[in-house]
Amino acid sequence: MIRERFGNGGDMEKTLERKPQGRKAESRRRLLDAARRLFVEHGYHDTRPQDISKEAGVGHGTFYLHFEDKRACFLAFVDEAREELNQEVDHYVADATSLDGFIRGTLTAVFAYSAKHPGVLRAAVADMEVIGGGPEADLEETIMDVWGDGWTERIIEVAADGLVDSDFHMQTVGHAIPGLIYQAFRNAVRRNVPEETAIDTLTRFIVRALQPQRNTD
Amino acid sequence: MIRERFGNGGDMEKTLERKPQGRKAESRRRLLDAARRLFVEHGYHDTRPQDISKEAGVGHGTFYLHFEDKRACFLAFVDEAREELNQEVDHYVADATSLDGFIRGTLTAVFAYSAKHPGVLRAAVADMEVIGGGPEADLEETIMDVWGDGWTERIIEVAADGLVDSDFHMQTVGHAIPGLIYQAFRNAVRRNVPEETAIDTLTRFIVRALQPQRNTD
Amino acid sequence: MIRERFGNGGDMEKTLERKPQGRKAESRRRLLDAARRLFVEHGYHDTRPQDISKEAGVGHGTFYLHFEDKRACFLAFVDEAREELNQEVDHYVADATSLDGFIRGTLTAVFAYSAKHPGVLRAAVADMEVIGGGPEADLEETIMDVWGDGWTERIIEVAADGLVDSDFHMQTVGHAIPGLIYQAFRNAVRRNVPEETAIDTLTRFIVRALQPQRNTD
Amino acid sequence: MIRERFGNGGDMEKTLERKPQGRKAESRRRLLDAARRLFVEHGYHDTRPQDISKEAGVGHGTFYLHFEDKRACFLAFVDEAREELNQEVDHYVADATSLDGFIRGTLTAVFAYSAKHPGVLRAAVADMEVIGGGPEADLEETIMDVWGDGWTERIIEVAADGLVDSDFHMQTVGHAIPGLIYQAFRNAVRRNVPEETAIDTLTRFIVRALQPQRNTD
DNA sequence: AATGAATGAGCCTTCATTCAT
DNA sequence: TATGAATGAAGGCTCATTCAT
Repeated sequence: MIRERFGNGGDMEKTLERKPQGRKAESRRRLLDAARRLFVEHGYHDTRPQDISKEAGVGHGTFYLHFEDKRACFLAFVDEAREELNQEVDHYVADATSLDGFIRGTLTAVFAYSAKHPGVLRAAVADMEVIGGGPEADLEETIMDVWGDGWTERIIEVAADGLVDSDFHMQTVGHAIPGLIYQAFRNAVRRNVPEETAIDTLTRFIVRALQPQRNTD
Repeated sequence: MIRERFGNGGDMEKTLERKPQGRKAESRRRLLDAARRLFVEHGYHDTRPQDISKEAGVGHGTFYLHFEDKRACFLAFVDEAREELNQEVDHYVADATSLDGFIRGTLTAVFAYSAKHPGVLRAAVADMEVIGGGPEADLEETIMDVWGDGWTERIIEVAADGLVDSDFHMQTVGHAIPGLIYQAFRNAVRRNVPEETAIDTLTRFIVRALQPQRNTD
Repeated sequence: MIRERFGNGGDMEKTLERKPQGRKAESRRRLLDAARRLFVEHGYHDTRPQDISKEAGVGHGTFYLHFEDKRACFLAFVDEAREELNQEVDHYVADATSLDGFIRGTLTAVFAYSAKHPGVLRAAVADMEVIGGGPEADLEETIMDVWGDGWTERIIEVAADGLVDSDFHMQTVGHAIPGLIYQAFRNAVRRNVPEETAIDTLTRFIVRALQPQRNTD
Repeated sequence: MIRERFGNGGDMEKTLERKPQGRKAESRRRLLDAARRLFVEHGYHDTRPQDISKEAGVGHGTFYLHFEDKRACFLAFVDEAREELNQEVDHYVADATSLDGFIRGTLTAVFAYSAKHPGVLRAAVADMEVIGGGPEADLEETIMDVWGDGWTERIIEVAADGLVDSDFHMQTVGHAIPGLIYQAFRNAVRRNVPEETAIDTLTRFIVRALQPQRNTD
């Protein structure tokens, strides 16, 4: 029953509209990979389309054949990272049967993803805040916002089964959880906290926080 | 016993070196106020020293009389915001006598500060991640990191009194808490969650998460 | 006797080298038509070969199968327009038997052509001045220059018959006339001057200007 | 009575809003002079702001301190040229007492101006047609249009005195005249027609064209 | 201390043209 | 013959910083 993804949200259509193949698709892949490397290493503002093209081994102009502008390229990078992480979470949470299992699975997924793609999460979250909104500025939700909404849904479902204290304002809790995960996780990476230690502590922290009080409170 | 500040940070010296007065101090004040307004409204990268000077009503060149560069100005803004928030927290936490009271006080302070200075926290946290590190890049800790360390100390103190589950990896918990506060708070502001609702939920959430398990677990 | 074309000039050979037919000719036609539409609507500098190809419904590369470069395409457009206008003039002037009739016919032709192909004349004349000359820059005469030379010849012929004041410097008059026609015509189009009004006034204006003075002068 | 300027029209205010002096004014002058040289020599599209700055002996950025963009700089060049020519015409027409004198004066002024500033008129007229209209595109009248309107006013005044055939559509005539002057003048410059010859012919041409028919026609 | 004109490296983007398929 | 992905020189413009006054 509890086997939904960590965050996400229906933006997939945009990314996957069509998966072209052949030479053009190849170029796009190289650009996107290069973009990821550079956005992660230098951040949005210190990465030029020119650098991405060079790193991708294509001409400067090719960049604009695949992305309307730098911003669109970054957004594509973010979408892709989000989708990958969603898959990771889906995988690790697949056979979770308890709240505890679900949370532990999610945390494990975040760590696993981050081990495979170091820095990607941070780059996506941090720069998203800062790529000066285009025309449709307000429409754009941060990754953290999307995750927050995802967790809110999950929490509400689980609360219906009596596994979460029903006195909570669910939306607040739903957004608090990705916040705590992200920040604790960032610290763990920076300070080399062993993965298991962090996951154990956080799982217990969240589970206890959510559990309905057993006795009078 | 529990009455320390939320976050802190020893950077005050830089800002407060001496509090000069007179014309020079006046100019600096105006610049700093203007900088705050603009950094909050447009973000670091979309605010030019020229804009700040103009908004402050001083000549373009005056900016560099008071700040070594744009980065230094932003850092001064962040330091000031942090210090103000610390004072707010100190104030609201002054007569807390319980863990619950301390947490509630902290949360109340964050909301109160944010009501007085809308957007300041977000600007300080978000852009801090993104102002391409100077030579000493790594030395610079994010506000969130500073707060995380502050909470870690606090948690450890409190744990010594038996109020916090001693099985936790304290540093992880210490960093998780500002993360959850920040994110839940951002959501509350964006979605107009009533302050009291958010504070209540978060206080209970955190308190329960920290409490040592009473029975066997 | 007076039934020569308005302007013209021997560039036709280039355009009409051979009139190939079949697939290749078809592509060229579509490109030329598209080019005309776009040059007229957006001007030379704001029309890209890519736009022309797209509008023509052929591949980007096909453009260079038919034109050496963008400049050559524009020149082909201009040649074609000139030739069309020449035909129009020939038609309207065919049975003119007097100076008055010839002038009136020419003016009628210009208006008729412009009604059929709005903006074409303007685009051809205006941009011609501005398509940065290739190697043979100076050799290229503006449409206006060609017309001026054409009129000069005509005027000289007519003067031989005593219909034009022989004291004029014919070349000056020959170039003045297309200048006045073009400009008055542009105004008529922009300000919706009725065709007949404009033609009447201009015919009288030119005829009187040319007529030898009857009395002592 | 007939001593008005050739073309013109009230745009002066924009140009002359304030005549600042000092270093800034000096820079603007140098830029404007350089711009004129380059626009005349290479045309609008083949002149880069960078080139203008270099020719003016100032930094690249200085250009944008004085002109919003390249287009604005060109417009300033055009305004200035127009104003200069107006003054030239005013000067040469100052003591004209007849229609003949007025026309001759105007023509002399155009030749004199062009001798002093070769190519300026052509650059201003030709490129004006081609600097892809900004937002207010349609509002912008070509120099030729402005002159045409000026002549129209003049012609109407003179017609009131019975010096011009009242059957003409004055606006058409008003626009025809600058057209004929410009084109004949261009030819004269290109083909080295002696100034006096051209002026004589054109004066007679225009005067006769305008004169009311004395006898039945 | 204050000013604001000046600077120029650097940024994002375009587009005429080429070339492998 | 036709295609359209690829190219990279070049363009217009910005902006953090300096410096003469």
